[in-house]
Amino acid sequence: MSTPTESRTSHRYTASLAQAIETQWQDRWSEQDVFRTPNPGDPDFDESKPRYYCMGMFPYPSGAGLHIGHLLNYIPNDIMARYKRMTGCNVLHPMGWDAFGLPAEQYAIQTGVHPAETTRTAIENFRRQLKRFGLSCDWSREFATIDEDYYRWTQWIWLQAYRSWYDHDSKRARPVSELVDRLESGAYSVTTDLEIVAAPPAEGRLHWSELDHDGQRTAIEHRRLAYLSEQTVNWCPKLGTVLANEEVIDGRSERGGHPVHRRPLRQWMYRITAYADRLLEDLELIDWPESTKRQQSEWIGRSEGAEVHFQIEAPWSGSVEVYTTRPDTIFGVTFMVLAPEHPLVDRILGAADASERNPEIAAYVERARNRSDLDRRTDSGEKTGVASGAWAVNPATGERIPIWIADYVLMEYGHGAVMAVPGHDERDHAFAERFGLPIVEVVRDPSGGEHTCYGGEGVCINSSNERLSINDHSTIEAKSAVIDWLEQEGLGRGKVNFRLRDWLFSRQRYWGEPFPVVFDEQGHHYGISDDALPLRLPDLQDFAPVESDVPTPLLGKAEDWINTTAGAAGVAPDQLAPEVPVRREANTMPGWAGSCWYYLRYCDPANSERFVSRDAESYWLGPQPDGPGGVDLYIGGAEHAVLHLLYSRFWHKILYDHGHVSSPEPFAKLFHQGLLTSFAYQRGDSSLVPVDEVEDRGENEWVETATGEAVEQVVAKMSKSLKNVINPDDVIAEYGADTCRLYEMYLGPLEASKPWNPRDIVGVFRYLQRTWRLAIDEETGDLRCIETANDQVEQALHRTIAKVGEDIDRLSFNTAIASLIEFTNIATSAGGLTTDQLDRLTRIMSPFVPHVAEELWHRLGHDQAVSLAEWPSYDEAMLVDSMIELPVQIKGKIRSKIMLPADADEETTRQLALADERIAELVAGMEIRKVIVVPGRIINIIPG
RNA sequence: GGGCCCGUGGCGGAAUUGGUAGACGCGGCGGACUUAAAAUCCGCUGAGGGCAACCUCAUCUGGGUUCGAGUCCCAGCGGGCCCA
Repeated sequence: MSTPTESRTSHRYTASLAQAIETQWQDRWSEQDVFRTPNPGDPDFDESKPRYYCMGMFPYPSGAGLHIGHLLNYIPNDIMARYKRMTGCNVLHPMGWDAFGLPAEQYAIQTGVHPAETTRTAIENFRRQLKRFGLSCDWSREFATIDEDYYRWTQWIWLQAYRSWYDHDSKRARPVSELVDRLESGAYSVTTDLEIVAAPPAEGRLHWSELDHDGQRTAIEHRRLAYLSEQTVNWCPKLGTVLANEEVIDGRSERGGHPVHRRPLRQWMYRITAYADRLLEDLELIDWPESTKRQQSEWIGRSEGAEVHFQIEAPWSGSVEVYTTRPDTIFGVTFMVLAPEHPLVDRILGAADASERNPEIAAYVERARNRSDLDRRTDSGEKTGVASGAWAVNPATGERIPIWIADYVLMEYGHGAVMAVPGHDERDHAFAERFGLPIVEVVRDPSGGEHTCYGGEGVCINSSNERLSINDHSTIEAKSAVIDWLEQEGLGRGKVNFRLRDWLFSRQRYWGEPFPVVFDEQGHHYGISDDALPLRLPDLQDFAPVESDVPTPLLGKAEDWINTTAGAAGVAPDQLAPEVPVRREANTMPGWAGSCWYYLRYCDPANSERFVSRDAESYWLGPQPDGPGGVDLYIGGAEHAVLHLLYSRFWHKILYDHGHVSSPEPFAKLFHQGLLTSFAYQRGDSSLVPVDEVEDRGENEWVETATGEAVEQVVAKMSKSLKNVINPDDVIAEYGADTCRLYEMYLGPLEASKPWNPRDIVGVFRYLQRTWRLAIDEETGDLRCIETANDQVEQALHRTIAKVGEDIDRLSFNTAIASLIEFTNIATSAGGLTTDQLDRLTRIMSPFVPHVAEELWHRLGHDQAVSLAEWPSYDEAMLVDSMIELPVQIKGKIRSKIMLPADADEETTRQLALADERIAELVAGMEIRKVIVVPGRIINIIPG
């Protein structure tokens, strides 16, 4: 028994109808494999079509479930994928899960449930939530970084680097076996420091065969792309792991904010510095936001300068190397500063004839070594330091200069030593002032400004000795003159330096990829062979971190796994006899590892022979006529501007050098979506009030419920504490997924950060209701199309088709949606659409609201999915009017508007403007100096 | 401290190359329908003035370039991001 009211609205587009439509089509798409993307070689693959590979940065499934902000990443990709499919591309639009790493492990520790289990549950939940938004992903390509089939290849790629060295002459990675060949043949030699030199043996350079086994191993270690090294690391006792420099902020862990101590540790490193110049140069090849390119380029930090040798006076011997970007100021060097970790400091402290100052130096060094780099670098307070008692010689002036030890110098930069120029470097200046060291001015500000410490470019003064004078030279000239002189005298050389450091790649955690490497009793490492992969993570029941000041990897607990033999581990018998007992590496790879190459695996996710087949890789990622190749559109947050995107580029280049991938760069076009913020409320004292403790009085007035005090509405990050987190499941329950998709895209420009306003969602919901009503009779549920097309509606439709296509191409979804809304309004006022018009409208709506579009499409009588339909064309002629309205200005102010034929020439336009009644009246009696006619745009009359 | 980005109605935003500022949506006001409400539909909605046609002001502030500036340049203020 339905009431008349109910019957009138029983076929309305309501949340429950939306939900029914959505789940029905999602099931159908899934059953019919609508979005399965064939690969080259598959029977249904059409190689004549261009490719389009678009993806979002893959999610890290957390226990908290999908965040509404995640969708800002995946909906745009889905719109592009659907649009490109309809415009004739083979579209690769995959999804997967970044699932190893600290957060999952932390969560597991808190709950006591194994990370494998919590992670799988989180993935199930994320998949369910994402699918509910109707993403047109090819789910058959889904994988997680924790899958053995996947991390097998993560380990394989690591072994590629482990077995490689970087040949700076040919600027590419090569197999270590080639390096050994060159050493054995005598083309390359080894210095007494066991550094490999690309030149034959000579004085001070040994032939390979002159080295013992350990020496050979150490020399190779100095060149491997993945190598073991004693590093001062950031050890976080609380998290039970070391952290990369980037993961430490102000002496605390980025995640959790726990204290971090510095201590030396043998760690696996990635020689990313070998690729510094290529990572910098190749930024030119790719279509990325300029700000991100700049960040990467600053992170790499290329600088040109000189390496200078400073002789040390007796009783010490030898010299100290410094790197400076200002060799032109060498005459102003009045002292030297060493990092507390500098080897000379150890020599001074360890000297037999220890002076009485040693305890003071030792105390200072001890204190400084415990401060983190970042702490030391950012410290803006008073400089600390201690005189070492040793002296050096300024090679330019020949003067004795004292050597100091101070923690503002970092071992990781240059050589852990600086030539101090207090006249022209602010930190050196502050240090000299503090300790009463001499200050000499050697550069004059060309603009005549007076400075106590001038750091800019200028003209050299007080800078000459018997063999070199750079007085009156500009900074640039002086730099090269000093470098030439240093090189002639054997005192140094010009050098390009990078800020980029090698990448610390070991973690002491459980939940990561194990390193496919073992150690013999002498501590020598051996990579395991490819066919022994994957090296499975042992099933540890007790995965709580070992909280200690001594770094202890968690996998050390898995004794049975750790202790094995070379044969069982899979070390090739020609390297180590099978029965030799070995220990596995107990460290694991960091969370970044899996995300470095996942875009490659999507191309061929089930391949058990290779990480990706050559055909699939070259089709989906190979170079394109208009670009270097790589993923055609990669959308993700700007917070990954440096780390993930730099690491990924690095791995890709290693694979490229070995011929495993065909493009030099992984991501041809990158786009950062903005942050989705939310409203919060602020008291007079700037403290924030949770949303549920505020009452809305309307008229933009809000009061805090508890106190009755007025509060101000502000935009804040969504956070649990402010209770302003939006749950996607709730939005779907209230409006459906199509409305949610549409709202997120309609909010504003994709790249902008913008607030989620619950009040506004109803706008796009009403739009969908109006559009539904345009097509469907709400009483009967039948299609209600008209017989004869209205000319204005037809023209508007052509314009909308053109506009929506253009806007999608430039990722301007908010304006595309605005034009769709406009069209529905026009069509509604004009009395409706013909079936043919509705057919086209349905197609152009489908990338945004795939479920509503699919429903209408099938009601129009189509059997195939709307996403397989062709994008409608439009008639150019329909985009222009025969008559147009032009504004007429007098002295830049609009005074009238005239109607004229669109193709009117300049003279006609001018005559028509001057003939306009209002204009004629206003300019009557005036002399007209000039009339500017911009065809189709504007007319501006300038009276004399 | 340095670099970069951004400031447009009550709100989110539009204006693609220097050419009609405020598209589209929200909110608000008024009206139609209804016993009433909801829903829907129609109209108005930057500020000020005028009966009106219209006029003046207006894109953070102040200068500048230009026939013409939200858009370009300089200085300042405010917000954000990155580096230190």
